[in-house]
This record gives sequence, structure tokens and C-alpha cells, in this order.
Amino acid sequence: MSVISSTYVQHWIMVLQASGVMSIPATVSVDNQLPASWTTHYNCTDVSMMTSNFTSRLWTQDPHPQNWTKFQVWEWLQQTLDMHQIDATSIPFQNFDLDGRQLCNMSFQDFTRAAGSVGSILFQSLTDLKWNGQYGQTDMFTPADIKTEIDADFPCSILPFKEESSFYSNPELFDIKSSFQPSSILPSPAPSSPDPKRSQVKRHNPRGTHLWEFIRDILLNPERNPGLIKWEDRSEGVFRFLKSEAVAQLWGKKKNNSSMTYEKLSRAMRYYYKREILERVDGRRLVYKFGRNARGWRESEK
DNA sequence: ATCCGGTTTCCTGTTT
DNA sequence: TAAACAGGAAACCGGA
Repeated sequence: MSVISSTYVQHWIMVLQASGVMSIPATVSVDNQLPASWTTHYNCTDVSMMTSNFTSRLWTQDPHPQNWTKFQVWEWLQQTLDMHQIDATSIPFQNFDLDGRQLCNMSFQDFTRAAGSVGSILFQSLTDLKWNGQYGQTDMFTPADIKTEIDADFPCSILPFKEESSFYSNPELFDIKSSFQPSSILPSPAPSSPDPKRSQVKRHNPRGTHLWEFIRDILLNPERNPGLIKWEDRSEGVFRFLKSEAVAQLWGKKKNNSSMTYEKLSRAMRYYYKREILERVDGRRLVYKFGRNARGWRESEK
């Protein structure tokens, strides 16, 4: 009934490339893995391998969470957040200083306690892995659901609601506090009873993160920002590219476009001036400033 | 089928 | 001189 389109496959390639999950070598230390997953190890991705195996590509490491090391737990955490475009700084990573066995012993409540509403996403992801050894093949995710999931652009989401970048960019929906705070101030939806309100959130950004959001998220995630972009004036939203070509490459990876350059990226940046997402900073090379229509970069918004 | 937003690509000229 | 900036024009792509 449903056909898995090449677009769909491509999307997943992009998601997994962006997450860097496929290529993190087991030998690197935790300290340097985050930057590594965003930079050099991107280049190791084997796209043809990905396309050749629909089921296994969704999670390429040990599919048994019970056996995971602390690092693998952390890696899964990173990937799941990346997949749902959730700001990694929004959850306290220290709450997940656990190995796979400990992780698997966590209840749904434990997850929401540890990560607020994001906990439900993590819980679903883990439950799925535990039951199936991989994403995407549960009785909650039947073939009939695939079309819906293609439409939603996030096929692994058997979630109560979907986190999207439009969530950040829409002032009415953008509410990091209420969305990512611990469960004490949140109604925690049961995993099997999705909140219809949340699931009806409309996509305004079907192709994923906008460039300015991508840039913002690098700035807001120091662990993902190995000297790529730097705040010049945090309170004013002024930032500077330190490694302009590296950022362009990263953006290209995210968009599955290996020929992205800073020259082309910067053209897209200049289009933001008119929309007041960025403001000009005259006379300073590689320096930009967030404008009135850019959301989610202020410290007070976090 | 068509329109649209958000880029991407290419280009020429200017500034640092 | 290279790298970055500026912005026009057209193409592209996926969603509505």
C-alpha cells in the first residue's frame, strides 16, 4: 500500500548523517566524540550501505540497549535528540550518566523526571529498541502508518507529539520552558495515549532545520561546536564564523549537498537581512547578528 | 498543475 | 591578491 520513496530514504540518510551516529568510532574518548561526530567523522558515512538496508540503517550499533555502555547510552541520546531537532542543552545530560542496563530499568516516569517532556520521546525510542532491536518496526508502527510518517518527515516518531524546528521558529509554539522542563510542571502524556493537541502541530518547515536555526543551534551547543562559530556579543546576538568552510561543509552534510561552500551559505545568510532574521554587521568579516525575527537564541529564552 | 518559501547556484562588481 | 561581501537572476525542491 505504501511505497517508501527515495525522498524518504534520502531524508533518513540526511538525518543520520546529521546525527553523526553512523560513524563514531568506538575508540575515541567521550571528551572528543561530540565534536568529532560533527566534523571529521562525517566523512566516513557510507551512503550506499545505508540505502541498501532499510531496517538496519536506523540504528547501526548494538541494537540491544541492555548491553550498552555509558557512551552508547549517550550516543543514543544524542541521536534521538538530533532526530527530533531538540536542543541538546535542553536536557540535563548528567541525568543520563547510566549504562544500558540502568537505562532499561528506567520507567516512563523516570524518563520524564530526568528529561521533562523529552523524556517521553526518549522512552518511546528506547522501548522501541528494546522490543525490536531497532527503530521503526513495532506494532505501533505498522506499514499503514508509513504514509503518515512520510508525511510527518520523522518516520521513527511513534511519539505523543513531534518536535520540529518550526516549533522553535513559531513564536506561539516556541516555549522551551514549558516543553523541556521536568515533569513536575508538565502533564506527562502516557506513551500509548498521544496528546491530540500536540500531534496536530502543523509543519511549517517541512524540509527540516532552516539555516539560521542550524547556525543558532551550533552556537547554543558548545559540545557540538568545536570552534566553528563563536559569540562575539552574546546578549546582542552577535556571532562570528571561525571556520566558515567547516560550517558550510556541515550544513552541506545536513542537506545532503557535498558541494556547499561558505560563499553559497553566506548568500543564504544575506537573504535573512531582508526578513530581519539577521542584521548586518558592517565592516566586520564573518560577523552576523540575529535580528528581531530570529527566535530561540537569547539566554532568557532557554 | 501550480504556487510558494527557502534556499542553491552562478555571476559580476566592490570592499577589506 | 585572496577572501569576504553584496545582491540580481534563475533554478531547484518539497509541501500545500
